[in-house]
Amino acid sequence: MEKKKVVVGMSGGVDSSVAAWLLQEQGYEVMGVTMEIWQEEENLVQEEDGGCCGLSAVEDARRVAWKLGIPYYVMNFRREFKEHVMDYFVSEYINGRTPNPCIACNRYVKWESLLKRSMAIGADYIATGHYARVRKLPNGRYTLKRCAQKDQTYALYNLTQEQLSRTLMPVGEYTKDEVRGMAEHLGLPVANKKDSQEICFIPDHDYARFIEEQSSQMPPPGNFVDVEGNVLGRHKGIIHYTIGQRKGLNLSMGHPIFVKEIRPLTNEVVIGESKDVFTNSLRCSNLNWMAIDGLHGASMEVTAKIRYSHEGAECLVKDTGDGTAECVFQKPQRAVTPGQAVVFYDGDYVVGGGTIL
RNA sequence: UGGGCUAUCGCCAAGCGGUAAGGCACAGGACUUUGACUCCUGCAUUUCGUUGGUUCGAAUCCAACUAGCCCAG
Repeated sequence: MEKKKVVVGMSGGVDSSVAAWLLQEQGYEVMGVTMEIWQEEENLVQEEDGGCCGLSAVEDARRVAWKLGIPYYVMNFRREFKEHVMDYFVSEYINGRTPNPCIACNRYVKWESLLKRSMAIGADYIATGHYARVRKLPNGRYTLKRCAQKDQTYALYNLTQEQLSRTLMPVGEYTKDEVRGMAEHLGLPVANKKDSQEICFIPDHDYARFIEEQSSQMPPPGNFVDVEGNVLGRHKGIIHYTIGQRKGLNLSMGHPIFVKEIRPLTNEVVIGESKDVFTNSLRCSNLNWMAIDGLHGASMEVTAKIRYSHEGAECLVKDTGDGTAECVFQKPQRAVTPGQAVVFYDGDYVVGGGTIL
């Protein structure tokens, strides 16, 4: 029987490098691919700690591929990345929401685009170094199973059934320590690379400046107002703020204050105290279902995560019938933020998720 | 321009003769494949509106000046 072919998206990091090796061990015919997504050609030299999408990606990935003896290619996904990640990122901020670029990148670039091109060159699957486990349930649907540590299912909730059916995530079966250990044991040159973090296409972390460079129409400065509507001061423009934010407000009220709400229509940023930032329900749209094919008018008890690092909270998801869903939490949650994703879990399995309205 | 009160870090504010608390803000770091949150560290050593004086020693007492506020006008 012929070997199944798999394209591994190699970022040059530890996880995807070990993923490639694991697949090799499991008997797949492995090809390594690094996606060029945002780097400027002329800057494509090197930069330490560039992370999952950093500039040192190609060099490191190529070395690992050489070490493993697998074919290696670089594919250009700049256009797709600009359209689905960077432009989306900018547009969301300008509209007063807080996007999660990693989720968009996963769905549209790492999966949609990479999968299509991988199929075109004869691959059966694509694989990555994410900490998540693909599972096929008795009902025939594919879903993701959480990992005990460094779980990354939140950022992957938006993958389609088609994408999942052709996805392998071998490192999800191991812990980060085990993976790093394997990398060291194999002598992979990237065994000690730092984990990636922060927005890959904004290495200096100044995302506000990035948005200003990308867009011609910036939301202008406006008023900070309190819950009663009293003006507390001037803000620098709504792109500079997100729900729950404390730092950078430059308002001294004598006690900590936080952004409670952003009002794009009136260009106001509402300020409240810590307690004002908690809410017990949310609505979400753009739903993507995994373990089930939809709520069909019903509701379901789930654990929901409202941000990547959220521990998860018990809630009831209700189908509102108009393509959106409502989530009612047992306990109020801090800083529910429009634009962020809410991901539903049933135990360790991803049920689905959506974008917070 | 009569009487009273107050002037301490960007904001608020302790201090009441013995050699400048704290909170907020801010900066840096940690955490983090998003934004945040959180945590850690730093942040008025010729300085307490100015100028003199009393004292071994004053931000703390006294005087004048300056500024702001309040009450009479």
